Amino acid sequence: MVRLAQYSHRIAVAPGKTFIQEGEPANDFFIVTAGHVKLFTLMPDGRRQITGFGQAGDFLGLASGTTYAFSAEALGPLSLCRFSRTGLGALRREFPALELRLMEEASRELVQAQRRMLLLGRKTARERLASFLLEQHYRSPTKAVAIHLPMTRTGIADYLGLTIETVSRTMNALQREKLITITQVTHITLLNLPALEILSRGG
Amino acid sequence: MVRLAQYSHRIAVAPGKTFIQEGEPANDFFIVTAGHVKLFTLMPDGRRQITGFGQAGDFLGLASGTTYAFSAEALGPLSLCRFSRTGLGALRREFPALELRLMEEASRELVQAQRRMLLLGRKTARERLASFLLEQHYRSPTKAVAIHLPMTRTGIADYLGLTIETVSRTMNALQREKLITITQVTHITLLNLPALEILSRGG
DNA sequence: CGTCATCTTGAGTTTATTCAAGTGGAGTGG
DNA sequence: CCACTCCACTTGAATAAACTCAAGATGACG
Repeated sequence: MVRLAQYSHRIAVAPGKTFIQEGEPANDFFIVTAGHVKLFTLMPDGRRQITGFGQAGDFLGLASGTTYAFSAEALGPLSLCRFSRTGLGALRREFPALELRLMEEASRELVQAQRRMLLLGRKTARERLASFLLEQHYRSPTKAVAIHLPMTRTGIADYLGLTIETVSRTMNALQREKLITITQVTHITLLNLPALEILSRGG
Repeated sequence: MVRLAQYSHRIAVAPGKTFIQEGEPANDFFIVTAGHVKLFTLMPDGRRQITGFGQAGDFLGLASGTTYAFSAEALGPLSLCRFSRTGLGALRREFPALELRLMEEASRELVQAQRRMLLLGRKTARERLASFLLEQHYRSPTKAVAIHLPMTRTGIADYLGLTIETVSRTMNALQREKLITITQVTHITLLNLPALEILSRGG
């Protein structure tokens, strides 16, 4: 892995900074080394769809042709490893294992994209929230039932295809039903994992 | 390409047949050679989300780990080329160009998945229908404004995250507004491509 | 020509949205 | 240390978009 350094640069990104702009030439490829990012697309009137949240270890920029198909913004302090796309070809020849790893990552993301189509196309607000909380739980390094949400209610809404009001109401409804506890706005404890799982699958 | 034959089998699938079942071991990988397929996932209560339609040249089974993440059904008479997943590794070693081709296809699908998240999460029924019709137009071999839909209204509804009634009403509304003509149920002519494009983008 | 499945249309309902106040908590300055 | 401010979040009431339920119409096929 020593030789990797010649192809990559470590960069720090300020909170809130949009470091990938939809439609711009896709020259680089990134790996998140610390922090959280949101990937999103915008409509002319401002409607926003967050297509994914990335955290340490995630690849950004796989899904592009010649221009980026999405924008990316740092949710907090962020560290990235940047690779030039032109260099990626050379990298692949030098590290054949990377080829396989890239393919695995693409397949994983494709499966996740299909799950999200089901969520966005067919699930109710309650089911979306339950699915979201379980996903955050599953992705947390500790797998503890106490989870921290790095994004705001607006972020959750734009991820789940809802409004912030619906997210807020539904979260509080889940708390009233003793499925979760909202310790702070960004700190949720999952009280009943099996019930949340049943809810997230739609019964 | 001569040697490819030793890894693949051509198979014919009857209309309506489900030839990939979600959750079953992902032993095979397919390429559509003729006809149309729908890829979908189901919820326990029967809610269905079609994640994509495939036609000649499309790859099926990219997005899987050890088990298939979706089901696939033939929309009409269908021809496939089947590859064993275990053999795919050998194939890749023998045909390095395949590696790149596979990666390109995965990237293309990922970009399309992001577009569909925006559609399912943020677009209105009218915008979804316009996007759908333009996609069918774009994917047709001839690129003619007269398009043929290989799927039923139920298929369109399950693809767009709507009900058949909403699809029917919206299609007829678009016809009343002179954006399309419904020659037959499955034959649509796009009368005003620029207007449809503006509509599909949301203004 | 009849049958069945698919599609269309209408009326009423539901879910989530919109619009409009309020509430709360973190950071700032007096 | 306490108001003040701002932003995010919550809550309520009214609205709208799409859904559900229920007939009909259409059309493909035997």
